[in-house]
Amino acid sequence: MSRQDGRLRRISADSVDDAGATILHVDMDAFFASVELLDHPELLGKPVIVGHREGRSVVTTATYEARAYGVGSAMPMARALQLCPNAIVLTPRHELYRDYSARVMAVFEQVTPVVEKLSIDEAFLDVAGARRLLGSPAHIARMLRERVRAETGLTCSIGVAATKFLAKLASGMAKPDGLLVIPPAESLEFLRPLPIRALWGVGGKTEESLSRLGLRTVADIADVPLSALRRAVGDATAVRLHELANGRDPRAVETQRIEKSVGHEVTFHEDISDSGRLERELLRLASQVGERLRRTDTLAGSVALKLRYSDFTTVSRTRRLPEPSNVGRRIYDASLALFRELGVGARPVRLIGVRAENLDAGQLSAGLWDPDADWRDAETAIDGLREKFGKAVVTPASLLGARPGTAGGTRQPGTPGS
DNA sequence: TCTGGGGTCCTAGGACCC
DNA sequence: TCTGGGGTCCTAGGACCC
Repeated sequence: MSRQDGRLRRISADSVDDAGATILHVDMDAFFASVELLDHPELLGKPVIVGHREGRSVVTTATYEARAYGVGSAMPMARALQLCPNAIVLTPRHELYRDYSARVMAVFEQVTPVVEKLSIDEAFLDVAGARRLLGSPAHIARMLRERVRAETGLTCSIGVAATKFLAKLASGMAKPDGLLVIPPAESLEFLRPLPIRALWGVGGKTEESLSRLGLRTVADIADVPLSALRRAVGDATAVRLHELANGRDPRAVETQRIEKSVGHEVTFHEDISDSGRLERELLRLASQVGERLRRTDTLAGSVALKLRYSDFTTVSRTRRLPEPSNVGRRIYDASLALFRELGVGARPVRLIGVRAENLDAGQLSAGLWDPDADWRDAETAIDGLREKFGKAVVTPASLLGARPGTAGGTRQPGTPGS
């Protein structure tokens, strides 16, 4: 294994036998915070936290200077500010991060078409086919890090290994601004001493159940009989953990993944008991979900409602739609029915969310595109405004003017769609 | 220190059918 | 009559990841 990072650039990864280690995992360093620093160079070297200062927020990203105080992702902001009172808190600008993400991903695409975007700030690359043209995986990784830096000003860490899991592990250990190659022959030697928490899919709960069995390291998992593991964590997880612990991970780098659900949720600053207020929120969320479905030309087969009460207990209810839809109004109707059936009453609600599930190829691809869909969502939005400001004030005409032209349209504005 | 918002995957239990 | 067993589908809840 060899580590190379910004401060130790003379250490070369070339001496390492990386043949067969064709999977790269690239992870941007403190991504949101680093993007913000490009825009705020005066804050370089200071503890910066990205997140909302007020309300019930958590830390989205923290610079390494802030992490030195113990601040970490997903930590409640109040706690973070207690640990690091001098931290500079910046409000997230997701659009900006998406722009940078696209630029980074474009750099990856220059190297190989086999790119799997895992999230806004990380991706897997399979460089097996790029070796002849571009050199060894370690060489490609070094080049990638330089290109990302040159084209965006951002640093990233890269893990190079024979499997996805090992590559991801390696990038994590290389952080920040580093490169770590795990030669295939050394995979097990690398893996076995690690704590079980390093295994993909082992979080706090699973760690606890496994440690009750006396299992602490990856080697323990690798060597325990599968049946014992099954009893502790269930069938699927047991098999997966056992495989990973033995260095086996046959998953290929997938260039296209299909979305399975689309949703939006909000946590209120204070718990809400007023069901009218909650229903308006539902309307807003359902409209957003519909909009996103239409943008990707996708239909929802069912709708899920999620509520979190003040005591943090969470309930969800799902309903199949009479027919697949991407119309906010239909999603709203379904989620509202679920909401009313739950009979929330006066129980204070902390979070409400709507999710579209059982997604299917949309109307455009099926040749059944409905030009009225966007119009119906304008109506949905108007309903929301009317509830807020009163019927008299908000009319379709006052907001939209004439109805958008659809050939031979017969419906009057304000009349629900078919 | 009271705990975000975007997702994915798995499991248990009930309904239903043969 | 007092009770099987397997398969499949659906739903709710929870663990996990970034």
